[in-house]
Amino acid sequence: MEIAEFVKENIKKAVNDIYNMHVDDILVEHPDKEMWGDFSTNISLKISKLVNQSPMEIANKLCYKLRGYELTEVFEEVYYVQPGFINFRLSKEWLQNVPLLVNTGLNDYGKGEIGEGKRIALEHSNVNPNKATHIGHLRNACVGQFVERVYEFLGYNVEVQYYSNDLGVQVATSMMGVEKIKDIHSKDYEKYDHYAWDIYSRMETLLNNNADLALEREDLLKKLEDPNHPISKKQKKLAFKILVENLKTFQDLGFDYDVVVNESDIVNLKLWEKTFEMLKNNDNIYLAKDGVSKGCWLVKLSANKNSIDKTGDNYHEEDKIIVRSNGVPNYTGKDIAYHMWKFGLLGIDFNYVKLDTGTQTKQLWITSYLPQNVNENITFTGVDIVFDVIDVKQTYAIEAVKTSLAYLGFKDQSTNMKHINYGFVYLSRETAGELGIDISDNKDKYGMSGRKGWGIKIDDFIKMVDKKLLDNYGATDSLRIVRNGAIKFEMLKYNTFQDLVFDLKGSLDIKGYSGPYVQYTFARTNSLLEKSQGYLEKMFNMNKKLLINSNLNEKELSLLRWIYRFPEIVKKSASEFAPNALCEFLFELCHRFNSFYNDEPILNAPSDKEKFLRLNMTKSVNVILRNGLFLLGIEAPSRM
RNA sequence: GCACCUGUAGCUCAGGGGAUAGAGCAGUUCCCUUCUAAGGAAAAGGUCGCAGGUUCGAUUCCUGCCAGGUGCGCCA
Repeated sequence: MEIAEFVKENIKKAVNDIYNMHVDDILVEHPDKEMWGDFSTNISLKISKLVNQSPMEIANKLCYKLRGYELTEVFEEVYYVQPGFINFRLSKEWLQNVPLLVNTGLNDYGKGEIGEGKRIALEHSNVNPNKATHIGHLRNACVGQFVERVYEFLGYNVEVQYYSNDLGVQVATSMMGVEKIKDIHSKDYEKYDHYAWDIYSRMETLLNNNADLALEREDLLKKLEDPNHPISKKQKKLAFKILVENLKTFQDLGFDYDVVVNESDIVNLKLWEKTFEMLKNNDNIYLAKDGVSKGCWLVKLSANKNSIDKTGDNYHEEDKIIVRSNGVPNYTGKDIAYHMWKFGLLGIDFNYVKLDTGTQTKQLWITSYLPQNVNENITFTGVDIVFDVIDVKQTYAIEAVKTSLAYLGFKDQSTNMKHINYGFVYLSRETAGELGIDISDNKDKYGMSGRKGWGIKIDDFIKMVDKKLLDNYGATDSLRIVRNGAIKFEMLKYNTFQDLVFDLKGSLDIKGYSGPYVQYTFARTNSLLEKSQGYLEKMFNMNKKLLINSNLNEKELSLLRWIYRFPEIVKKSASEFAPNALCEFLFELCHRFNSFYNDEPILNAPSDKEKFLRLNMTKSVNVILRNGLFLLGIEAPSRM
């Protein structure tokens, strides 16, 4: 049992013993200050009115009772203070045992089994295959990889899906651009997707100024719905070429996927048709007979909303369109079909082909509508849980998908579908200016836009970070590892749900609260352990009782008080989809270790007792940092 | 119009019904003949947007304002 739960159970028992009363919502937390112990509860303040006694009086009685229970092995002190908090201080022996347990469990510290092998389909990255990836996509991928790893760590079976929209307007635009814009050439670009980046924004500009071209694109989009049309094959080829380039960028940063799902295959394999048959027969999905959405199919969402403005230009349809009046489903429509497939509700599966980009570490598959000769029994349908890492702006569209599943009677699936929304990535005013974006309107942040060609390509950002590291520290073996650590930590250290204002200068200023700081601390622990020449292993068979140190100093205690919290932080960051909580924990751990390292000799500790304890703590920090960084998608360099 | 998000130190952000509101950066000081200075230590920096309400207690919850952002497209 986790220690906080253990405390709660005991408080429950004490309250019951004294007041003959059941309390369920007991708050047990780590107090802000160490002088208030390791755990504290406000229970006396909470029940004061109920039992008609002063909080201090209650706290006094509870403490007396608690001290009579078998808490003493864990806590050396249970006491209360004004205005009635009860504080628990962990015993030094218990604290010292944690590193021993960490090091006995080898590299599994923090792992859990709560997932029970349940399958999760995790969708992230999802770049439209018509241009280069930019730092907005980067945030998506970083959050996605964190979720992948932390849920795997807790015993789930996570399958990472990369949804490739190879049918949309964007790809059609890029294809028109490739045909029509002849003064720039792919061979002049380092990567094909960089060429496509320029083509796309140039073509958008052309389309905005020419109505005929816009009509041409409409026509093209219709043709693309037919997989057998020659133009369709051509587009698929272009989208694939760009997809592979995008994947190379992601894989340079260590992102891996299990399967790429092509939007075109959702249409070609009639996943949509089958879904639409079910939707059509549902009362909550209807065909608009008149109004602005005449001829479209819509999902009712109005039940949740209060009112709408139906006047003039401000008219907004509150229900969500899923099929256009020309009969073609839009993104949301296809997304419903996609999710029906994820949960295995259609009885149809894709065919799969191996996709070798040359840089993935695990086997990658891509869907196909054509039958394949694959020996392996591979499938990605029929999962228990669905996580979608999609930006906050799409909350409404995803609600429509969730609601549709519920309308069709798939209530559990609807509940088990979680939108992991993350805030949009903006460019700071300064950075936008450097990219040549017009900043005369004096805003403090600027949205990126593929259509306008505004944004920082991930590949370019990687190069800038590399250069910065090279300038500062010279060429080292760990350059790529440190660069990836810097980039990913930067993307994950902020609250995921909030917008992020990306400033190039700031993000290249790598010090303090950063990935390399954590990596550096890891390298430090590694160096110490190497120099200890197996001291821990030699001492490990000794009677631990003889090695218990009763005079722990402040720095040792401070570090020990952080080491035991790792498992609870892992669970918290997973359940709240909060990588930043883990980032902060690791940073604080490093800070405590570095402070300890600065003040106390480890290898030259004055006694065996101290050396054993200090090296054990060093080893624990080493394990936690490696595991913690891994969850963030970051490698721990043995040397820096 | 309706809905959602945000407002905390000069800047970027944590936190969150309680006990003295925390970091990093920038700026001011110290510490490498000593286990990796990509480090450590010290001082300084705040009416937690404003006004009410609920509460023993509000920066945190509720309401109303003010300011910024986003969504409600036959785009994805």
